[in-house]
Parts: sequence; C-alpha cells; structure tokens
Amino acid sequence: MPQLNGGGGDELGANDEMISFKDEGEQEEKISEDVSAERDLDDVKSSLVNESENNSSSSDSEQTERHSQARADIESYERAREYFTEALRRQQDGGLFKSPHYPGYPFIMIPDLGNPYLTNGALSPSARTYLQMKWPLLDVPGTAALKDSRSPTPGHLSNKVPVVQHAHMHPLTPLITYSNEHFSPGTPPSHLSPEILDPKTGIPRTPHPAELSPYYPLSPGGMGQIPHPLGWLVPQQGQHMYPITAGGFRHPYQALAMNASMSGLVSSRFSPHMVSHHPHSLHRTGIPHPAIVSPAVKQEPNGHHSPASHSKSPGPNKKEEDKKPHIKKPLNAFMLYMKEMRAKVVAECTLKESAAINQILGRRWHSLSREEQAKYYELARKERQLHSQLYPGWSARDNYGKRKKRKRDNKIDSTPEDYSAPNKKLCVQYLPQEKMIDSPGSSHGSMLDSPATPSAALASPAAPAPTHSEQAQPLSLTTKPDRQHHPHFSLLSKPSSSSSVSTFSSSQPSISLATSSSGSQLTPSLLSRPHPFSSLHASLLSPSSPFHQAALHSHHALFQSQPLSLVTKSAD
DNA sequence: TGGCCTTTGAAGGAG
DNA sequence: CTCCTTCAAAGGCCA
Repeated sequence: MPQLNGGGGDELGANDEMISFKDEGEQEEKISEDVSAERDLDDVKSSLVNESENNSSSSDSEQTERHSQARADIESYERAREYFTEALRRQQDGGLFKSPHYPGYPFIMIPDLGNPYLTNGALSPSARTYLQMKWPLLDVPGTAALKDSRSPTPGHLSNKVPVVQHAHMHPLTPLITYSNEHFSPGTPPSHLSPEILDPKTGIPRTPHPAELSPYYPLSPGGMGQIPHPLGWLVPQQGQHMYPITAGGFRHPYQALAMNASMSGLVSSRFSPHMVSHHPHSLHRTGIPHPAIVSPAVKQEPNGHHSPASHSKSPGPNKKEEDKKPHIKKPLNAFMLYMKEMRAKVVAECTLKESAAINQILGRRWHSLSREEQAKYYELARKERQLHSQLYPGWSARDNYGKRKKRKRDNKIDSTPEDYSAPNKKLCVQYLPQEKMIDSPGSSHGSMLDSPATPSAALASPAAPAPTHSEQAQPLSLTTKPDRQHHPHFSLLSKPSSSSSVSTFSSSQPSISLATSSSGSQLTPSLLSRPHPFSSLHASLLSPSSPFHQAALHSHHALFQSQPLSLVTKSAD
C-alpha cells in the first residue's frame, strides 16, 4: 500500500522530517523528492481510494483501519490545499482573511533546524522555492504565472507568502489549525470520508484532532475576521492587543503565523519592548497576536471587538505601563487539550462553570492514552519553541503580577469539594455518561486502544518533571510522559483503536460499572489513591476479549470517573 | 467590576 | 535537586 509520506501516517514522527533551510544542497534534494511526491500525489490518492473501496468489505480490522487512515489523509490533503489556496487568495485580495469558512489561516511552522526567513524579512530563496514546489497550486501572490508550474523561479515568489507549509511534514498533514467544522470549502467525495463524519454534528472531520484540531475554534457567534498572520506583531496605538480573540478566534498558533513582512521583526529578535516602538505599524489587518495583550485591557470573552472597535483608541494618555504588551505564556499540553475539548464537554454536560468543566477535563486528560497526550505535548513543545523564537527575551516571570496574587491560603485550605460541591451532582451525573459517550476527539479509554509508538515518545520530549500539581492531585494517574514506561500502558496497549472504543461505549458492563462508580460504592482500596493499575488483576491488565477490554476500560473509567471529592472522602 | 474557582504543565526563584 | 509559586484558558459565581 502506498505511503503518502513514507512515514506510515505517523503524524508525529513527521516532525522529524521538518525541512531545514540551512543546507541549500540538501534542501534541493528535498525539493526534488517532494516534487516527485507531489506529482505522484494524485496517483497515490487514486490508488488509496481504489484500494479502500475495493477492500471496504474486508473484515480485516487492520486493513480497514489503514484504509480509513488513507481516506483521512486524502481528505486532509485536499482540505489543506483548498485552505492554502483560499487563504492566500484572500490575503492577496485585501490582506484580511475573513472567510467564515476558514477560521484558521496559514501559518508558518518554523522548522526545527532553521528559519525560512532572511533577516530582512523576506523568504529565503530556498524557502520560496520550496514553498512553491511544495504547494505548486497555491495562488501565491505575484506568482500566478507559476501556479501550475512545477519549476517555479524563486524570484517570482512573493515575499508576502504567508504560508510555509510544514516543510517536510506529512504532505497530507496540513499544519493548519482550522476548525474542521468550518473547513468545508469543498465537500470531500462521499467515498473518501464516509466514516469520519462527526457522529454528532454530521460534520466531516479528520480522525486526528491533534493534527487538525480546532484548538481555538470560532465562537458560535462567528468570526469577525481571521487574523492576518502578522497582524498581531505590532499593536496599534490604543488598540487592544488581544481583542480579536474575542472575535472568536483565539489561537495560540497565531504565534505560528508569520509572513515575510513580519519576519524581519522576528529575525531581529523581537521583544516585547519593541512593540511600543511601532505604535502605528500594526499590520494592515490590524489583528494582534493572541499572545500579546495589553494588560490594561481585559480580554473580552465573546468577541465584541469588531475591527471597528479596534480603531477606537482608548486615548493617548494611557499609562506607559498600560501600553506595554503582555505576552502571554505559551499554552501547555493540557491547556491545548482543554481548548479543544472544552466545548465538547460543555455540550455533553450541562455544566458551564469552567471550574467544573476543568475538573472533568482533568480526568479526561488522565484517561487519554499517552499517544494522544503525546500529540498535545508535541504541540505544546512547538508552541514553546516558537514562542521562544518570537520572544527571545521573554520570560514567564515577566507576567508575574499580571494577575492578582491568588490567595494560596484559601486554596490550600479549601479542598476541591468545597468548590465542586455545588456542581458535584452535575459532575457525577455527567461522568458515567462521559465515559459512555464515544467522543472521537478525546478517545476515551484510549489507554486501551492506543499502542505505544515511537512517535509518542518523541512527542513528549520535555518529559515534565513531577510537579506540585501531581503531588497535590490524589487522583493523578501520572500523566507525565515518563509514564510511557509504566507497565500499565504497555500492557493495556492494543493495536487497533476505534473498534474497542465503540465496543466499550456499547458494552453493558461499562455502564454498570461506571454507574456504580457514581454511587460511591467502590471499595476503599480502589478509591484510595495512589492505586497503580499494575496492581490490578492480570486478566484486567491484559484483556483478551472485548468484554475484558470493556471491563478494564470501565474499571479505568470508573476509577477516573471518581469525583475528586469522593476519592478524598474515601481516603479519609 | 474583578477576583475566585478548577485543572495540568512549564518556568523560575528560593533554599 | 526539591519545593513552591505563578501563570496560561475558560466562564459562572460572588462580594
């Protein structure tokens, strides 16, 4: 079976292939390879489609899974191509990417080993060449004549090209974070993605939330505008630095968005202090970077900041301190996960309070397989990496005091149930359901489903050292990447994924067990943490049947579903 | 109006 | 090295 990227569909491992623009010769080789790959893409796609169709009736789950993956890849590629084309066209038109159908926008993934930009802000010839080679169909401004050319001249490429597709990543894995929900410029052929429709919304989606995850989806109210990749770089005088987020598009990966016009700042080691030096140099889009926010302006939650409001200056008599931008911390893995999953949890649960939602998300986070978590760790790592590149002099310490100091005493004194008590009922009601819902994005119980992969190990590079958080969380199942070596995970790992999830979802035992969990009828030994799964019965550790898997999953779900308060009480 | 709550992870300072 | 503190997002709640 053809491999579209030669990487076996390992979206994480693809990072290893990120292109480096350091070596011209090496890159030229890469380009040649990619061009060849690009040329063969259609053939490959056809092959994949045919193969998928021809074997769609096969009972071989593995084969089916591969085909499903292939379809997803195809769809991803098609979406990516359309996305880039549309994004570039819109940017060319007015520099303002407003399409409500494209909540994302092209961004540049800075290669691990190099920066595609020259110090003057222009794309390096190599980068431009590669970009055009990589995406020959892109409607690159100023390169219309090259649109269909397979051998573009670098000089024809515009420096305004805002997109550098993750150079050597999975060719079908766009590094764009768009909301699939909105990303449907062209309905994929039905035969390509029948099974990856969101069962709830019916909206096509890809099976890899970390790849195409709408971490920062548009607010239902709609997106006022899609930030220009550079718009955030320099704040307009008096303009809120982060208001666009209110527009519904709050996207940390705007930090990933760059184009040539801004990269000069980047390459010149942009620092927070530089911002105030360019009070009028906000990008024509007037869109700020989400990571930069004026401390004087509290972020509005719901996007009441229209572009018009941006022009409304709070006044020149603002304190200088107020003008100083507030560069926010890059989101960590869990924050990225929360961003993606919050809406889903809110939809599934009647809860709206973030504190309660976060509790649920915290448990879900623990229930994720390490592979799934690894995706977020990897994203977070990239986020940090890019953040450090964009703001070399920035320190998390800079933001100290941006918030009011929390009353640690109160927090320490108050047990979790203190706050969750009013919501406990809702949470408890929700939790069993939570486990029964087959949430494609979170892949509940994927600990059973997701096998250990090298990419997973890669994706948790910054193996977080145990922190106070972990220590303070009696329910913590040790989400740290080092748990990769925990026997529990290796024992529970299982080659195929989706089937067991559905098995679990529909399995009666899971329901009964999960239900019992909400009733606090668990044995103290089970409730009292820490309770490593390695201590569970061997039959549970190595499930041999769907029932066992479901039972084990339920066991896990049950354990995970325990409200913190219940566990705490039980431990007492 | 603005801080609190809650979650995990990252970072940096203190000892 | 370990521990502690703060912040990142989110939105309802409450003084």
